[in-house]
Amino acid sequence: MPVRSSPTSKRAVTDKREAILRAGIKVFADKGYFNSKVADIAREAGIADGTVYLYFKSKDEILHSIFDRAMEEFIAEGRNELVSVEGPVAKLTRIAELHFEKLGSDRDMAIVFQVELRGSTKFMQEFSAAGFAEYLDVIKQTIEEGQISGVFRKDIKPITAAKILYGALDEMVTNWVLSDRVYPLPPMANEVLKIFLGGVSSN
Amino acid sequence: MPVRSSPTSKRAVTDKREAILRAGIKVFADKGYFNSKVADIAREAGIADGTVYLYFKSKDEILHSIFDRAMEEFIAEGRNELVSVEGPVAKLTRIAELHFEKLGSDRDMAIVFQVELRGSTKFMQEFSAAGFAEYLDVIKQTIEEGQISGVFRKDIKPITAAKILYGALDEMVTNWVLSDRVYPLPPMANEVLKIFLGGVSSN
Amino acid sequence: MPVRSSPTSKRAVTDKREAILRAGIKVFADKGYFNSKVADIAREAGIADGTVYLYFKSKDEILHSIFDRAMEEFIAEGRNELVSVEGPVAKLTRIAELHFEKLGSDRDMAIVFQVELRGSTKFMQEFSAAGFAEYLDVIKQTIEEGQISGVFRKDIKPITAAKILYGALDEMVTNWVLSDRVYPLPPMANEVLKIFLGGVSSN
Amino acid sequence: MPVRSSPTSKRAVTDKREAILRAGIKVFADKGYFNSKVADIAREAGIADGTVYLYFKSKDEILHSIFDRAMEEFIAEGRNELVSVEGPVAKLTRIAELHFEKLGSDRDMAIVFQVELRGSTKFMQEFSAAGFAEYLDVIKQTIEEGQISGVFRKDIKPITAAKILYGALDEMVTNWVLSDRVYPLPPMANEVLKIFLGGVSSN
DNA sequence: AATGAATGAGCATTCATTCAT
DNA sequence: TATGAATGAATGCTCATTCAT
Repeated sequence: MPVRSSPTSKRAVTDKREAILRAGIKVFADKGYFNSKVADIAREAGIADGTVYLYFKSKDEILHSIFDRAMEEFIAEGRNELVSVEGPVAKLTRIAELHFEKLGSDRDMAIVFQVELRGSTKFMQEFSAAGFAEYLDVIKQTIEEGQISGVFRKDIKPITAAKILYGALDEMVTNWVLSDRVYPLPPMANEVLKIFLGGVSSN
Repeated sequence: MPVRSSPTSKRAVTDKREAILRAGIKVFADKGYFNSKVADIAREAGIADGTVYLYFKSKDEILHSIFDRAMEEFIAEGRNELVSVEGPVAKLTRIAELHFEKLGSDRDMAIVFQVELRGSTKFMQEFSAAGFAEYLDVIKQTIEEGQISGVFRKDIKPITAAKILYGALDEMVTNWVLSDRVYPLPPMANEVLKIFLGGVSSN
Repeated sequence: MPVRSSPTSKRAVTDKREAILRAGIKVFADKGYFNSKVADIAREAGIADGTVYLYFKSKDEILHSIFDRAMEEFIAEGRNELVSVEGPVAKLTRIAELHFEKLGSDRDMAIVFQVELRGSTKFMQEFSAAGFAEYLDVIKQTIEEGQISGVFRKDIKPITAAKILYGALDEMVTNWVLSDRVYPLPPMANEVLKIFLGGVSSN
Repeated sequence: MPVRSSPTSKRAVTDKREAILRAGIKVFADKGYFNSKVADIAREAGIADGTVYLYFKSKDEILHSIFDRAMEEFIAEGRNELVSVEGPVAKLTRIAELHFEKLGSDRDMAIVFQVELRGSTKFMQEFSAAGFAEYLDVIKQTIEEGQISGVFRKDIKPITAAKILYGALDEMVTNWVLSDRVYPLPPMANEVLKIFLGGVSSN
């Protein structure tokens, strides 16, 4: 009997869950949530239909899990990166870069985020209430920090500015996702910031 | 039976089509496209299920028509308004105001635009290719106009700036739609422009 | 426009409901409730699968309706017959005859009653609480009537005697249903009563 | 590993089979055969799902085994008891008592017998052909014995009388099973026999 | 044009059974 | 023997669409 847990147990479970989530991202990206059949996801993951239900309670839960896992990871990574960045301008720059790097490196995931997650008011409201609000808050706080230190104008509402920046980033990703042309997303960070920072900076 | 088509006929056709579209907007806004039944729309429009198919080929076509009609109307109205507006700053201001006035005055329509129309990559690509591109183009041209006249910085790409403005406007509407709070949307135009214009203006 | 309601409306609805119920009786009798597919019933009724759901909310409701309709009809018919019968002995005789005539004239229905309706404790409890209790009560009252008039022994509990008679009748039907031999059921009434009446009569 | 099969092996096999049968009785009684999952039975028996199939070929076989074992045991016990009972009246009395004692002492088993075993014509026919016929035969022979010895009327068919007695006993059990009230079943034996014997006795 | 009853393809989910370990 | 993860066939029900009236 091996000292460490049997190779099939914990790891295998994680692997299969992972495979289903990856398959879900691909299939949802290809055909949209409502047009995707659970059987499609199972086939893509290389497992039987029923096996999906050993790891997820429903098709809906797969979509939620994709979002939850990605958002959690993204925010954790973001916070981690930002602690070593000094100053609000540099911070916003890093946020924009991370936003584009993350979504730009996984087109299917980006499609799910930009397109599928918007397909239901209900989902967006939950989304809005949870991870998204947290993300917006990080931006807002950075802007407040800049206003306090005097780098940013004080006559703008931080939450509005945060939404504007987020909206700009989001729009660039959506365009990239829907575009037929293939181009790298990260370089767009500078373009966006050039304008946004011009708009929020003092003088 | 009258020899020539009754004078009301044309009008009646338009009325019923209109009723179905209004019903579609309401139902799609309430429950989402995929969760809406054609029967729901028919009931809301006060007609029989089968009658829907005398005016639209499919459920999908209803969604498309909602978008097409609104976009067409919006762009026409916008172009019309803009001819009497002088200068790129005033024009962008008017565009932002119109964007918010239009969507802010019909919450159901706004929900369909901000949420339902995003629910399918396919739809968004068609959308992207059609009316949306035209809208973005109006903004882009106004920015170019500003660059030529020297009001706007020349070191930014007009299409990028256009996307940023559109993204910002779009995000404000999405937030408004998903928010529990009830607040007027049009006043947000100033907030957005304060920052955007600050960002694009020459020094 | 015809004076009387259009031929398709009320009558057609009744006809199709009826066809589904008849088909349900046949299919349930053949294969058992749980082994019967809704598609089987639809095919037997000569309609499309989905049509079943225009008349019944679920497969379960078909079984309930079969029972409810038959029981209602049987009890009404029984009460009606019994008013013109004088004396408890004649009444019990008529009850036994009716029991056998009714079930003996529709083997499929008898199978559903004797076999399928017993297949779930839940169903039997509802059954027990509703029509069945009423049936048992008619027997019980007749026995009480006999005790009062002195024809029946007073040292037996009417409800027990009622259950015994019902049990005997029921068992004869179950045997008939399960038997490979084909024999008429009604003549058994005399056999049962000979013994039962011998047992309950005041010597 | 011992050379000869371990002394516990045979016993262990019996124990686990036994555990599965007990679990089956409980689960089938609770939820009905078709609503019971093999996994439910396994959990109740404290074993893994797959282990069930080391002892039974299918879910169906569990139900059959429950019946076979109980019936076999009941008939053996009954025959054994009856040899020491003198006279047809005493014998029928003992049969009724045993019937009620046996089922009255194990409500779950009684539910399975009274309700679940009736849920399929197929099962009942097999049932009918096997142990049940034997049971009925014991009653029938006792009645014939009584007719020969002159205690019972000769103008009744023994098989009919046997069915009537069985039906009466069965109905009392079914009522007891479905009743909300809790009362002892064995005392009902006297009630039933008072009437039945009255009905079949000479004079 | 209008109706709404009828259609039947489509699909998420369950669960008895198998089998590699 | 025992396990329990994996399988995949099976099915009740929905709903967009059609069509006889």
